[in-house]
Amino acid sequence: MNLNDKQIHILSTAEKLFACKGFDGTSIRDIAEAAQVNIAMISYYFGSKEKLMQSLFEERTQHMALRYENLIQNESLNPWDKLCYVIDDYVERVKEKQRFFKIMLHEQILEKNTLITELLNELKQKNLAFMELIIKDGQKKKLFKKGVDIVLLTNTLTGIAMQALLNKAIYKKFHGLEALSEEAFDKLLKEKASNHIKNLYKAILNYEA
Amino acid sequence: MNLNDKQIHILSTAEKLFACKGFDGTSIRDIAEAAQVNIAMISYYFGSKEKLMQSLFEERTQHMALRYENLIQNESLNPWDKLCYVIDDYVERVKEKQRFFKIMLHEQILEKNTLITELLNELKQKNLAFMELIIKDGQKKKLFKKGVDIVLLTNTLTGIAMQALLNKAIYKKFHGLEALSEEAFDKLLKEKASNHIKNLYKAILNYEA
DNA sequence: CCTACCGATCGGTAGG
DNA sequence: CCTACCGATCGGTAGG
Repeated sequence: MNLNDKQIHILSTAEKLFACKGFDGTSIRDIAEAAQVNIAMISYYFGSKEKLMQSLFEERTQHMALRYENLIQNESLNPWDKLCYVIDDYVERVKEKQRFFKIMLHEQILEKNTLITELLNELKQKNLAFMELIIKDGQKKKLFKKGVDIVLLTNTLTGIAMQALLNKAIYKKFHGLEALSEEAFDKLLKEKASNHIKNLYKAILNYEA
Repeated sequence: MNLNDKQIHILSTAEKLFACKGFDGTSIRDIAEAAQVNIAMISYYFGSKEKLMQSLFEERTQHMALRYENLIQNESLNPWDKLCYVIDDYVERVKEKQRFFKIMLHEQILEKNTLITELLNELKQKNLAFMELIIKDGQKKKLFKKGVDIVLLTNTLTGIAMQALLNKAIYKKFHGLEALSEEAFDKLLKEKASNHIKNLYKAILNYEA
């Protein structure tokens, strides 16, 4: 995946449109117009609309699996510190890549594109295996209690982050935060969500700080 | 909303298609063919494809807000029992209406249909207000600790239920449950998710059973 | 990299 | 409730 500037530009334009109109609700003409390129360039650069979407997924997910390699081998952090890092990192990523996370969610619901579904499943498996490593290490070191459902634990992180993203307007209204700028609010919500999830993890793992 | 048998039939056929192909990915011809009715009947009975979707939402959500009225006034249940009821009920509803919950999620992401978005926001507000009532009652009775973020607490329930729904295949594989029938698996997952969420609520509210 | 076009399908309905 | 059709738009590309 070596993309030139124009391809990168088209991808990020398409990302915006897919996030707010959906894949089927976005035409290649919409993308071409918004990106200020000729319609034929979509096929020229990516092959088809479907392959453009696949390119977007490959581009946006390529760094995801690898970023935890270093963490796992870091001996100076205990399992709980590692969990906190993962939680902060995930919530931060959702906040920074809101558009792409919406598209991912969309693809998870429909499962229409086999290649993307497989890519997402692989990612999930890797994340689960990674989570399991940390938890088991913590259990061996008597920091965490046994008998924890790794999948539900992971769903707790991803589910709350996702709902926080989808219910931003509700959160803002409920807590009277309409005056905040978008960035300030996003930062606040990120902190709140991160802390909430850490508290839940602490409880479910019987971890005592 | 008085629907005749044919309209009910068309709605449930459309629900299936919308859930697995999305709104924009489903044509009125797809619906007409699957429901074995003439294409013109979509406009005839519902006005348009968009209004058909709105009818689906009205039909499927009309009982949602009202079902908690009785619960709130039930004096024989303490706040914790009421929370457990809400958790069980929500998870059960996600399990029973998997298709519609996918469509709801879809609409929450795109927010294209203003009427549906407003309907969903109203529902969310009501559910939040309801949750707040129970929590505050529990706090007054010294059963729950203070300083709980109601929105994040609610996101915890809806987020985990949603992720459990979207990651069924992952859960099945991770725990080696491929041999189970779909119904048996759904039931198991429902129990597991419900218990998991209750444990989290117990911890976050400092509730001692 | 663009023009000019393809066949297919879309949501919807006039008229009966 | 159905037939037969509308104009618009879709994804995609031949040919230059």
